[in-house]
Amino acid sequence: MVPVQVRRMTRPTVNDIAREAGVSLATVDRVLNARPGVRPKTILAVHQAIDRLGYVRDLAAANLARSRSYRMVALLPDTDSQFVQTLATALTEAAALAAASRTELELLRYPPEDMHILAARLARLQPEDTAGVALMAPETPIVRDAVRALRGRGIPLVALGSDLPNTGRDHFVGIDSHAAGRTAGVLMGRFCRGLKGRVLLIADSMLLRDSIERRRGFDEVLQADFPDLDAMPTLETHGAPDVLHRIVGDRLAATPDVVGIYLLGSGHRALAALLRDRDLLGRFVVIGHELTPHSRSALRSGHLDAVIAQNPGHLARSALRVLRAKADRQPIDEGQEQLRIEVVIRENLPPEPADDCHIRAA
Amino acid sequence: MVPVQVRRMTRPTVNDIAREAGVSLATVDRVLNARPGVRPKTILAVHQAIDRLGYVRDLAAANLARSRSYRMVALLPDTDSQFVQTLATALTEAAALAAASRTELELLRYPPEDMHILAARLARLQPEDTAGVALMAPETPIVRDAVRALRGRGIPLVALGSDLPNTGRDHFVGIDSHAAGRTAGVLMGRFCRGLKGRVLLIADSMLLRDSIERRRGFDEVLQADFPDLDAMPTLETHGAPDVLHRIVGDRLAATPDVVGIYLLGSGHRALAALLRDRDLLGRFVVIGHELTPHSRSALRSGHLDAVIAQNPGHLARSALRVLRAKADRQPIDEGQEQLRIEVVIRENLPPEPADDCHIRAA
DNA sequence: TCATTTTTGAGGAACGTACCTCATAAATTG
DNA sequence: CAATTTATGAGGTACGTTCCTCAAAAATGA
Repeated sequence: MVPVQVRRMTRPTVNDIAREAGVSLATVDRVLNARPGVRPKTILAVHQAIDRLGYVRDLAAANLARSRSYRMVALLPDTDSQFVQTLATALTEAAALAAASRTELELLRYPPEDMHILAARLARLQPEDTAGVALMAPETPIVRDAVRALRGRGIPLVALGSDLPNTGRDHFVGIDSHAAGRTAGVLMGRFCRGLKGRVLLIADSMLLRDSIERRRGFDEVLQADFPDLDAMPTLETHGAPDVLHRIVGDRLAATPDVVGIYLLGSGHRALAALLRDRDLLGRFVVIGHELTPHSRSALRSGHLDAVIAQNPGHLARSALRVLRAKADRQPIDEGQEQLRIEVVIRENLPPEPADDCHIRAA
Repeated sequence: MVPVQVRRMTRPTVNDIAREAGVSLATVDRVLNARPGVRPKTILAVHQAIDRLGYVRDLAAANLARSRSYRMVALLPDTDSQFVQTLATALTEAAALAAASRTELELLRYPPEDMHILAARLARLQPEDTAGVALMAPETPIVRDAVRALRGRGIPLVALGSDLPNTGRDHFVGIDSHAAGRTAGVLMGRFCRGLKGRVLLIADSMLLRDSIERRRGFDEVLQADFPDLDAMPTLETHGAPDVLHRIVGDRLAATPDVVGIYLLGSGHRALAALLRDRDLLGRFVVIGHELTPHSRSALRSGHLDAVIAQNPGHLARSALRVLRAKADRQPIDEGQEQLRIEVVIRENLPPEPADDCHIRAA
């Protein structure tokens, strides 16, 4: 029986540091909170005492004393995409839990058709009343400028779900689209083992960075490892179920040798409806993105073979944690914030999140 | 622009509840902490005030006032299994983070060959100095009794990685082995599309519940959906690389129609070595469990096709969170504690965790 | 050396909750 | 109705930190 880690009876406090370093409590405080007016020599002495004692600041007490309440803002597009809806729910749930640690979240939706409205909303946010912003938006020039201005004002911002690499955002909470596309490519290739034919790709819009990167990753893998499969040009549905039904239906009718379908964006329900109408269920290997009620039911019934997903609960919690850390100017735990590219098939489908999750003061 | 959630200027405190309910602070305190000596009628009035104000107890302040420090104990088998090592590291890292919120972890290893030593260690733990226990152990009668006694003393216990369903453990932190086995089965079946032959199964020991359940799930799927594949009897290696090398080597030599290998437990390195020695790399579909340095490198080099994994970081953090919640008698967030059955292929292999993760007082 | 600036010390109030004591008010019992 | 039990109130201290003020000491410049 090997004790790997031993325990101190009582944790050292700021007073212990003061005594150990031979300085006053006030000086320790100045050092701990990086306040000015301390000689480098003294700073060093305090840090050495901290190291010697193994002091860890009690965050609970610190935040209590600060009596700081963190008001975060989340901005999501106001689309009826199931994924965005799920994410909104996850954010609300994460916020309910974070409420116990003085973190509040205002969840806002912006009309996706006009980025000026989003930009105007971002422009109104001030550091005094906003501790951080989580934003899900495509990286248009207008958005880019608005985000840059926001960060110029000192407000931390994390990109949610879709990255904004050229805005100087503090962090990206989400998965690498290119790797996600590669993953989809490998699954498509392997599930189609022994088959030869074409693969249909369906996206909302090929103007979205995510779709472009997924497609690129998918193509790379197919070309390199699965020469029997041929990826067709992407069909764009613009989020409209009827458009999907029509153009994908036409394409399927015109292309007899389709063996697989890769749904890059939303449209699980419309695709399932189309395949059902044409009596084509189970004829293709179908791979899609994101776990939603529709993709879940398609997985369960076997009409969808795999889903590449990011966990909305993790997204939401990670976004809040990162914003909180940024607000506290604390380092973030990279390992914990690393979102996984989840591969979901029928057999590892996580149980439907229960809605009867009541959280109240004990 | 729709504000989905609005914000109160200042959060209500216990004093606000007292005023709102028309009682004293002392009474509110009695109700909040379930102390005796309050009439049901008064309790109700306080609860109504709480609901009306939307009060959420400030956990930071509460724990500070309690000046409670949570001493958790984690018990892992002292094997040189890579997964256990990774988990130990993850636990230590999670503990470093949790230290900021008054949670300490003592990580102990017990000799896996004699459960009596583990049982004796558990018997020594007292509620006064132990806020909770995370235990990774097979469910033998000795362990079962020791865990029951521990819980009888009022110490919360979570099963880590491998469940202890008949001990009354408070929670299981890990993935469903049966579903994991089914997932492996589906991947094996689909990756072997068009092939006909036998699948070799390798386990450490078929006395371990996890291996039994994985095998059962795997068999179910193969029988139901992939009749061309035939799962052979499990080979047991007892964790010894040389045993694996010998018996798997013999079996492969004696069985020409093997198309797939399912590694139920540890042994990634030994299997890779064997296949390399016999020049058999890439000849079979190989599926295994857990992400370790060896399985990572096998995935990268293409000798391993997929890994079914549970995230050790999540395991560790979840265990600490659950124990903390149990110690506080707080409800746990099922959604957050739901471990995913991860499917890892080369393309969605998460980046190697960096070792230079320094956490210190800011 | 003296004047000036910089650095340090001592002390206290506050954050929101827990938990203690003692006194008093209210309800219950005989 | 008095005697007793039970419920409630008032007030305090403590937790570990932040952040403030004011005074004193030390270092720096001329």
